[in-house]
Amino acid sequence: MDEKKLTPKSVNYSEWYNQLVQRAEMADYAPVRGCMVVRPYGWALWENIQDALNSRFKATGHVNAAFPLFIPMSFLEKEKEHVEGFSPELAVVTIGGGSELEEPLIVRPTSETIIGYMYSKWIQSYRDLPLLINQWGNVVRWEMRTRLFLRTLEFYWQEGHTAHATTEEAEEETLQMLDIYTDFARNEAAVPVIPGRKSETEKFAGAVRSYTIEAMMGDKKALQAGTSHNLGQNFAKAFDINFLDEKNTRQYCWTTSWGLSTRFIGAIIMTHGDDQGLVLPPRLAPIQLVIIPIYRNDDERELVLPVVERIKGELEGIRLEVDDRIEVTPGFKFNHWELRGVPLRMEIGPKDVAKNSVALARRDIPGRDGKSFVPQDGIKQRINGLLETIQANMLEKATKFRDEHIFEPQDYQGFKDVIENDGWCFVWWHPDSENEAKIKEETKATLRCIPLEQPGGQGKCIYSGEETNIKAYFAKAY
RNA sequence: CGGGGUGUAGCGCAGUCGGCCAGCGCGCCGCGUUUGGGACGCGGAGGUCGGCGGUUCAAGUCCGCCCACCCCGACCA
Repeated sequence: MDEKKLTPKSVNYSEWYNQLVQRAEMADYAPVRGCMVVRPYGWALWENIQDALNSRFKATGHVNAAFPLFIPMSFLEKEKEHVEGFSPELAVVTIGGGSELEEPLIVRPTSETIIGYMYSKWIQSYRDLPLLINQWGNVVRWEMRTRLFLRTLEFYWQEGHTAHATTEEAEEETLQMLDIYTDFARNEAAVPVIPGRKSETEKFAGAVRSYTIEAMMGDKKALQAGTSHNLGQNFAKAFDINFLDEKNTRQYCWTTSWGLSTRFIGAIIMTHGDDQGLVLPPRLAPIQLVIIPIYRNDDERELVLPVVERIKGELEGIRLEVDDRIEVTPGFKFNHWELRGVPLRMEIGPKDVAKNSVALARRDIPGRDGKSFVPQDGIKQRINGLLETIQANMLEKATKFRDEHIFEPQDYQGFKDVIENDGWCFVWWHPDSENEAKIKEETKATLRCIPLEQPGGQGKCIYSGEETNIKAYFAKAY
């Protein structure tokens, strides 16, 4: 067994994923089952995700705040579906400061309830609306089976919570945020997601309508990468979030919530990663460029290092690192940074100094094909251009892979064949929770989403045969 | 919570029918030679063999109980 090489994706996909996450120093297992430590490199990626989302949230009028980790148990019980959905996975605190608490506290699994409680205090008038608050934080859900980033007992996320005067406005907000997630996923992470609506069975506990962005991973399984919920007046009624409108009539608010978590890091890993390791999209990569000086002796070192320093100085604004370690060879460094998914590598050796050039290697195109020798003049422009090219190529590649594995079977047998081979099905669907459950039982596929973009026309439901004008995606999912 | 598996150095593992000083590879530390795709030599450091109990002259090895983690299911972002 070659310990230097990752287990190839084709041999064992989950083994590949687990090894990669740990070896690339994204995350590590914590002493408590199902908990993870997000390591600095993984957190740097998360910070870039945060920046990309924050700028979008703020541009659409949202502000950040922080709500408490502990929520009175009774809060959860105020919304019937919500409590049913979350009860099985709650962590409950019963002792504080050595004595039994009068009311148990739950560690938040999500914050609709406590934020709803605060909103009822803060909202009096239609003039207080809309209220558009987001928070970055951690939540706890006591899951049975966990996997680094994809499902951990504790995870980090952002959750936006908004209150509106009308149902139309709430729906508009819900869809706007879904759109922001879609844009973020495609243009920052190069993850080509499909935005759509969740079925009744798959929707958030307590929501009227749930929307999702669904992504296809390298093993062709689906991953819910972000959600946006229209909560109607469910939480407004449970927490008495009301206001006086222009006509002095008391009205319940219409609320929304939307979230995207560290799970998205898993999506990036499984969308782009290869057998060499991570492949990170330039726009989010903590390190966009690594420079590796190459020399055989002190003389060459003296020759090369000043050039490295000069070029580094010219590359302001590009997130770069110079790997000048002397204890490992260049070959080792190549593998080291490929494992970590750095989009671009620059090699500068004696030959380059002599020719006034550098060698550039693209992470998205492995091997010789991705390597080029370019002049040192105008290097910054060239690198910025290449980073953009890589970003675009990654999206294109992922989109192509996704589309090649989406099929439109015409009958249920064909449907089963596709699912058997882990492809996605895009099929006519007559919404029916019982049939949906049967499909899940018979094929393990779930209804991923009813995409916002519908092809139009009519067809017969893949399961019931009933006429319908709705098409939906089915797939095995994480 | 059901099924399967694994706990021996930081990581990956070997350790036969119970036997003498518990080993190998990688990594780590020191010195030297190397350096354009995972370098090599020499010298070192590192162990409560998951825990508790039992059998035995003798336990990493056999028996019992417990714990933890991983994989596959059911459940979920």
